[in-house]
Amino acid sequence: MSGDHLHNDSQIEADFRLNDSHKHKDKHKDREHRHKEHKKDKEKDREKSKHSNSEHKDSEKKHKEKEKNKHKDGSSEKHKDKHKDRDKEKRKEEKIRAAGDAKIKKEKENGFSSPPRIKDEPEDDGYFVPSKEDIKPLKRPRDEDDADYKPKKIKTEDIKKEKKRKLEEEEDGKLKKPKNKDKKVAEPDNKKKKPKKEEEQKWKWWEEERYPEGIKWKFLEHKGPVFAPPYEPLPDGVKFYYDGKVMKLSPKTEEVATFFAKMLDHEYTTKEIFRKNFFKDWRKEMTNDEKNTITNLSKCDFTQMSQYFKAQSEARKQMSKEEKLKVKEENEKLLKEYGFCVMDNHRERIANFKIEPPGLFRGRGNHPKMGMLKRRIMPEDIIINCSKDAKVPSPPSGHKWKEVRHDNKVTWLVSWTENIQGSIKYIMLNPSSRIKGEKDWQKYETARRLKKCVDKIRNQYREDWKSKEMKVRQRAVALYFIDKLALRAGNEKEEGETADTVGCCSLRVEHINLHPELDGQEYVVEFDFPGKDSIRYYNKVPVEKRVFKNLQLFMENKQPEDDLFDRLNTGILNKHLQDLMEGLTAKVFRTYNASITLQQQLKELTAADENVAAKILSYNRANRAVAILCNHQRAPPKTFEKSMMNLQSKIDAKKDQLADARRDLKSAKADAKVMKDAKTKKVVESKKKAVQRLEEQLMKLEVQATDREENKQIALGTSKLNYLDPRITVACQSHCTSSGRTKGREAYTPEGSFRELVQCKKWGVPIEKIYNKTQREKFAWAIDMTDEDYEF
DNA sequence: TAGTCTACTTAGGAGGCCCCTA
DNA sequence: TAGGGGCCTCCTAAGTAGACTA
Repeated sequence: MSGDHLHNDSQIEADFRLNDSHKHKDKHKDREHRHKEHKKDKEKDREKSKHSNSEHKDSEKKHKEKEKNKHKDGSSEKHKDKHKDRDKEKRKEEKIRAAGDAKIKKEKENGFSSPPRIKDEPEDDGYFVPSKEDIKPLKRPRDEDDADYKPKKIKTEDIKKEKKRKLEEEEDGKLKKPKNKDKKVAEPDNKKKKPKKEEEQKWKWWEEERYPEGIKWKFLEHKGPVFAPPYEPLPDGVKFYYDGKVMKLSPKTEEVATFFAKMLDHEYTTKEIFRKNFFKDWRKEMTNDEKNTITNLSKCDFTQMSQYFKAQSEARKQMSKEEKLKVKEENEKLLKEYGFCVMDNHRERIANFKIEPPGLFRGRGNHPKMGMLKRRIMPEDIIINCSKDAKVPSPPSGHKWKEVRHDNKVTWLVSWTENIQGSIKYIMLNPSSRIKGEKDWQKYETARRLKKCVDKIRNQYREDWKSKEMKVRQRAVALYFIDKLALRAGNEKEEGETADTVGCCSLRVEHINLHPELDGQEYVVEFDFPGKDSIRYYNKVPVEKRVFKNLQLFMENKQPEDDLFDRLNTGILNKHLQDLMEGLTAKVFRTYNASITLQQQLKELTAADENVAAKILSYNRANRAVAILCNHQRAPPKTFEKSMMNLQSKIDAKKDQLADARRDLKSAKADAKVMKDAKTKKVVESKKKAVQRLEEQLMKLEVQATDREENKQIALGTSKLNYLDPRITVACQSHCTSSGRTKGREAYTPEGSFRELVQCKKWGVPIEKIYNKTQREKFAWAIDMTDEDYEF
């Protein structure tokens, strides 16, 4: 292996020039238009940020004026469209900026730079490649007769039990503190008995042996999917107008028209691609007469339809208690019948037992197919998967299934092919099911195996930056980004079929900017690209010199729309990773880095002597660090400003109350000094307590405000559900409590230490404060198996 | 080796439920 | 008790990655 001294920078460049065969030219033409679009977008962005403030006010004025003049199709006119677009983009831009700010803030606050884990982790000298034993499957003993299994008795709660439990929960709910109080400050742990009871009844699949690789189940029975209700024609009083004249539409045409009408207030219906696609598909449903008449979407007036649906929605909200209860019961009945299956000898919840109803496709970003008609799925489209010895679900009368399959190498129960992209959709089990839980557990175990050999892998890719092979260098730099920045792999996508988004391997030259020096830092790479769901990834990252030089070479003689890593794709990368560690793919780095970051941040941020509210804030901050790393953004809630203002006024009011209480205390103290009797002393005590109580309440409100502000544009849920090993969280909850015990006043007074212990138990963060009910169900395995010593 | 298909995970938004406050 | 608002659940789009095929 050659050392650094053998490859100085000029040599690297020379190597590349020799190796580069300019394959990228092939892709050049295909990408020209995309590049132009991206460039346009960027320019727009820059322009907008210059004028955003004044523009916003202007456009708001204009908007109000033009509001009166609506399009005939019910959508607002062009100015409104532009205004909406601008507003949204502005919001997006603010979101990005704020995310960046949050990142910087975090770095300052916690010393957490993006991402600190590479440096923070303990050095592992040995080149560790896990042995087969290390990766043996997670075990649970299975009954001997499993192979010939026939369902006899459902072990999990049956319907009656479940109903009883629900009733109990409901009753309990009346006694319990309201849910939202959870968010505020903890009450003593010993009041939280119910979840334990819930969990006791659960099947602990994690204590049993797993099936051999590839076998997903041995018995599977279910009732099939629930289809969307048939179309109900509009009442006669709801009119559609074309070019100002009433027009009665045929049922098919009317149904598709209602899809558009239902979305009239949505930004989608102002987008040109959406309107074009919709109109094209709508016309396909029209009769010849309708086709001849309706030739221009702008002349269509859907207003009455839209109003009708709004009124219906309003009526639903205004339903009486009894009516609402009836609807609820009907839904529960449906869930009971179709929402569960029997997989092996257990009753498992199905995630999505309802077939997606017809409607208009809502692609994200600049999706070229948005607005297309998602057709109604019929039983004849459906493939049923169940075991041979199970009762095959009956199709709706007069219909038949497309196919009945008995494939126990897959986990889905029902599938169909959708018409927009031709992709297959599935009905699968709920995240709380064995089949999903096992996979989840396995995912975190793979990430933990990566922890053992990540140093070796990092050393390897550092070496590969100097390779003579272009492909190897590109692979090494890409892997560095995936590791350092938690970028997604970036599979190749079919052009024109989806929005133009990229991940690491599919980055183009136009998506990065190289700055030899920026803001006092050397070798800064500026990333700016649309990622998954067209969420913008924007980041300025100082990189190692060799990476920087390599990037310069990768970009040499390329057009902005050319691939940055033209010798690389996710297949090549993953194959290489597979050689480094069994089961390793690009995705594992994201899981690993997210989980290790959480663990480190929790250690750094959580102080044992903090109260529960502060500990929750610390947890959320650690969670937030991960969400920022993974670029999990959300649109700020519409009511954000208002709710912050409300919270601020509560804080102000509390401050006033506190000032009054302090004043009262002072005068009570003065009285006590003069009077010197028991009564006034008692008054002083009670005033003191009042001050304390108010101080605590104020602190809670302030913590809440900080948490909410910091969370404005960051989505914590995605990382919590998909990237953070739940065992870290579970261990932390007990760890926070127990570390308090050891860190107490033991050294000074044993008595004090005893008091501290009780206090800590009382103030430990219950898992319910971090995971809601659904999350606890999903992570039941982790909650059950983890103790406070758990290390990711 | 590239292209396609399939099976699965990851993702943000919409909307409704339910709690809190006035 | 009604209305407001926050959180949870549902929904389904959009990714990843392995298997298969030519």
